[in-house]
Amino acid sequence: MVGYSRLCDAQYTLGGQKEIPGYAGIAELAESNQMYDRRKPRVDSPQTGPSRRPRQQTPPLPPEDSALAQSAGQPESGPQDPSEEVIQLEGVYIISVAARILDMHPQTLRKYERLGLINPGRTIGMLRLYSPEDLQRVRLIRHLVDRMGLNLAGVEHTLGMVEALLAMKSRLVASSESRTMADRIEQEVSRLFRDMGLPVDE
Amino acid sequence: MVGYSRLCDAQYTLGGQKEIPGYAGIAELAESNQMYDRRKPRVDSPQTGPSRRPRQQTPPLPPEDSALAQSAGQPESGPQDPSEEVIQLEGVYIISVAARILDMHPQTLRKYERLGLINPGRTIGMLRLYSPEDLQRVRLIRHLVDRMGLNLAGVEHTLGMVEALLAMKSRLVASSESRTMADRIEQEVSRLFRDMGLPVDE
DNA sequence: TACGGGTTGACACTATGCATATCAACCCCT
DNA sequence: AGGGGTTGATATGCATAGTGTCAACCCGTA
Repeated sequence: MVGYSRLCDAQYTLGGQKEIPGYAGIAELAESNQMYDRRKPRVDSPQTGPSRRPRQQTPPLPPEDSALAQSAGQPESGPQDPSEEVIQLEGVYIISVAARILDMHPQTLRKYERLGLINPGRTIGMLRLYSPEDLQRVRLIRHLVDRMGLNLAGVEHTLGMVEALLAMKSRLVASSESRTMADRIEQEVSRLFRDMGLPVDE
Repeated sequence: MVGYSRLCDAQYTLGGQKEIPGYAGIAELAESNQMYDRRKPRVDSPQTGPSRRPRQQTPPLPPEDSALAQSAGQPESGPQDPSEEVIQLEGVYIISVAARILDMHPQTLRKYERLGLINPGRTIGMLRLYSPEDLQRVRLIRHLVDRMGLNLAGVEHTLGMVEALLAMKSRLVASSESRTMADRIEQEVSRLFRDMGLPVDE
């Protein structure tokens, strides 16, 4: 936890990460001593004391983390990156931070990746790095799983369908003769996503 | 297996049932003494004896299944009214025959109906009657479940998506100015279905 | 009218999938 | 060197899907 922000700097620029709607900032999340409580109210297993854990659960986020969070506030973290690969990498998180932001278990994120649902970047040391787009994709997956009841195969299928639909829309718009037809196609596809309960915004 | 065909005649015309590809006719199917053997070879559970279960209660718990209960989907394949009965009702099967044709358990078909995935017709005596369209729909469901691994929520979602896509295609085709554009839309949607592994032929 | 085959709805049982929990091994920074 | 954190692998608890079984009912037939 200590020097990961710097670790990431070796490859990425941790610029200002845009506000994530519906979720508190990392600094606030750090206050929660409960690690990974899913929103879905489990049957409340009487297992209450996390004292069992040999590895004492997370010394609540050393200040380095909040430093990382503060870098979020700044629009541009700073020219501390010598090389010019200042693409648009803004806000990249390792898995523990991403899991806290998303309120999910890290193992769940790893499983999603094993199934090919997400594809986060890596540091030189092979640590996963989650971009805001990755987080948004995970939120879409969670929506499909939690609220619509799909299993992961259904999620994969639906994500593929969304992708194929967007590609189709592009082709149709490109080959439409009139402006009104292109607009109509755009709005029809948007309506389709809306009707299917897919919060796809791209 | 005795007089059901005649029973159906009271309301429907059991015309020549068209050949269902990959499946034997009813007459042949009737010879199989093994009732409902799924293709998937079960682990052959050692459960042998018919467990004596005290069956005396219908307590106040009509669970009325999960969130899947809505939209029967299909637009009422057959005209239920006995007025103009001789439409195109060719081949209507009760559940046991339909289950044998599909090589599925009758309870599975009933469950699909409870979840709103299919909507077979009924006789006057409330017996389910499966039309060829119903059977095709069940085959699509089986394809999604067995081969693509979706759960039933995913099946419902996908069927709804297919329906919405077909409706969208109709609207776009209707509002397209040129013939080439209409054809292009048609072929794009067909391609989408094909790419998604959806054997939709309508 | 009584019988018998078949359906219907409800519930129990079993296997599987998903999320989670835990572990040893490894990496990087202090 | 040590510690915090990750990685992959494995084990556990819960929900879901398919199946089996039952009593009650329907309908055609003897």
